[in-house]
Amino acid sequence: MDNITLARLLDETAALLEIDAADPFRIRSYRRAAETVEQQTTPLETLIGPDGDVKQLLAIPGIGKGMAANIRDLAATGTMPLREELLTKYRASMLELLRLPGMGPKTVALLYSALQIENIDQLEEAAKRGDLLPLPRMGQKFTDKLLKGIEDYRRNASRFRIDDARQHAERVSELIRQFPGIETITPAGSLRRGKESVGDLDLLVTGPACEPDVVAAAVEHVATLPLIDKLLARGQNKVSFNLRNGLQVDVRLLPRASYGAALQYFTGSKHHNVTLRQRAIKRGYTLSEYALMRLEDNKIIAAASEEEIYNALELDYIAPELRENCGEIEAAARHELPKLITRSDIRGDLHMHTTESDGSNSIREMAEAAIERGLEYIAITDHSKLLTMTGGMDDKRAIAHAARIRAESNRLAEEFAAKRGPQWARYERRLKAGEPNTHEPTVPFRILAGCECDILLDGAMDLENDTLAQLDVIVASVHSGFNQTPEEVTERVLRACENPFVQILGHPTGRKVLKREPYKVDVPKMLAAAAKYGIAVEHNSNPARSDLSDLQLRQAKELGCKIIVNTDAHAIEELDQIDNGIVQLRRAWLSAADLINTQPIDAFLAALRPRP
DNA sequence: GCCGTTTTCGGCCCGACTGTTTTCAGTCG
Repeated sequence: MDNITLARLLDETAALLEIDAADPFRIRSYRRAAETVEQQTTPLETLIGPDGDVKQLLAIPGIGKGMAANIRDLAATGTMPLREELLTKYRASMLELLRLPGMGPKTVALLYSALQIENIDQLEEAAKRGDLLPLPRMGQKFTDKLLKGIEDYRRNASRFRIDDARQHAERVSELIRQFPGIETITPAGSLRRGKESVGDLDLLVTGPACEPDVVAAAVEHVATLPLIDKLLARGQNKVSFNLRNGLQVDVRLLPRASYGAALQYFTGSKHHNVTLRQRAIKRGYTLSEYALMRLEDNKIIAAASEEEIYNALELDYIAPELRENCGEIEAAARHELPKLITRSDIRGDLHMHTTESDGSNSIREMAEAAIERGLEYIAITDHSKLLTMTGGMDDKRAIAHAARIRAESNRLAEEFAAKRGPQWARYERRLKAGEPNTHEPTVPFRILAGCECDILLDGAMDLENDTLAQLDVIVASVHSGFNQTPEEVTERVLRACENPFVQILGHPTGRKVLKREPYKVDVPKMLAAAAKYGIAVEHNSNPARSDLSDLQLRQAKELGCKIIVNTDAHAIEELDQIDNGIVQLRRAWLSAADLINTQPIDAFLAALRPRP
């Protein structure tokens, strides 16, 4: 049983305990265990087998003797005594009821005991008949809201991709900012933490118009924004609404003095905050969205900035991407947080397309755009012939294209030597603008001649080895079209790793972030093979295509993989998507040293798998 | 059920909003 399934069963048990009105702290321990189990990079079932190391299991925070026994039972039998016991009292289908808005464990339990409601269909019927009305706190308004919630749930239990959510956040922010006296609008929540999908949008707004005595007017402005589809709630300083696409937006208007506390609070994650507040209490403080206060006299210790709050709790500042209660608080206390990777650490992008296949720009345009963004080298990797719909190259074209790429690279080198061309132009522009950290360029920009080759059924590439030998860098990718099962795709990639020309494994997961059922290729197996053969693994920054999750990135690092972050850009502006990729790398606690395209080109080329 | 440089027992996070209420329980983030 894999960790994800283990975590799901523990979490379900927690939900059943909630419906059963069990000890809330016992429930919390099941929830906590579920979360930590999900975050583990090694399969826990290997720790409990005959030659497993139970000590390692008990070393995981939140897992004690009882939980270890539960995990052992789950792995061995697929269930555990407590879960079975609860399932004789309640139905598994009731867990789905908890996902409806406004439905919590108490309500689910009440509906079951009063009306024997076990699932969403029965709930809908009962609500339509008006059976809910006699129950406490369930009037017409509650019933209407519930029916709407059921409808929404059936339509799409929707989450939004981070790049889409960011765009919506900007649109809404622009309109809010039109109100005079609003200075700062920051997206908080999972968007700020960089999760690859977000359920709703949290916008924190501050400025003179948000001070308590005048905030009502600004709230009115927000509550009447033209893009609101449905107003959900409206409080003294909070407005919630839906956009037409179903995305829920929560806007909070906050006084400047407590903005840091609010930002900290609403960025979450929930579990990070819980642990942080426990730490506050141990030190005689209490932490809320308004301030860190001393308990004995309510004196405000810190409130205006997040840094103050973390420092007052004797912690280094914790980047939002790390705030998942996965050991970051302990690491911050020991001053052992990693120096996370930033965009300026990236020196090369080894996966992009031009008009030669399905890209929109020329070799020169891609190179100039990369130079503009501070890169030192790129690889042009157009598609090979298997992907006919992209205009993929056959052997002859691939070789001719490589010659053009090298010619362009040489031209840039000549321009560089003559102190003209895009590298010097950028330098002079930055110098003139007084940009900090502006240095004279020292090495000519390099364009490597590459190809994004397809892996055939037998693991060979769809171009001849003679052709591959004439290119600088080979990205090997699996594209669909063979109608294979995930297991077969995994096998195909493993065979491809044995091909000595393969240097970079392109978008290895085939995963689409919002697909409900993840594509079940065996990623750890692929990563292990890549590590064994010295093949670099690409983290693809384009969230619309596929990439490695933060958990898989941690696995890649632990397995000793060479990791590369690429954009897979099909147009110059897509080079900026590197930011999406970097956020996931940061969430995986990776530093510049964990990647190879953070190195200067010579070191990078030396780190690639040697050519036969 | 977990956890411990104050503890192996007694703790375990905070506040706002909603609906149906005359003081609050439940849900949510």
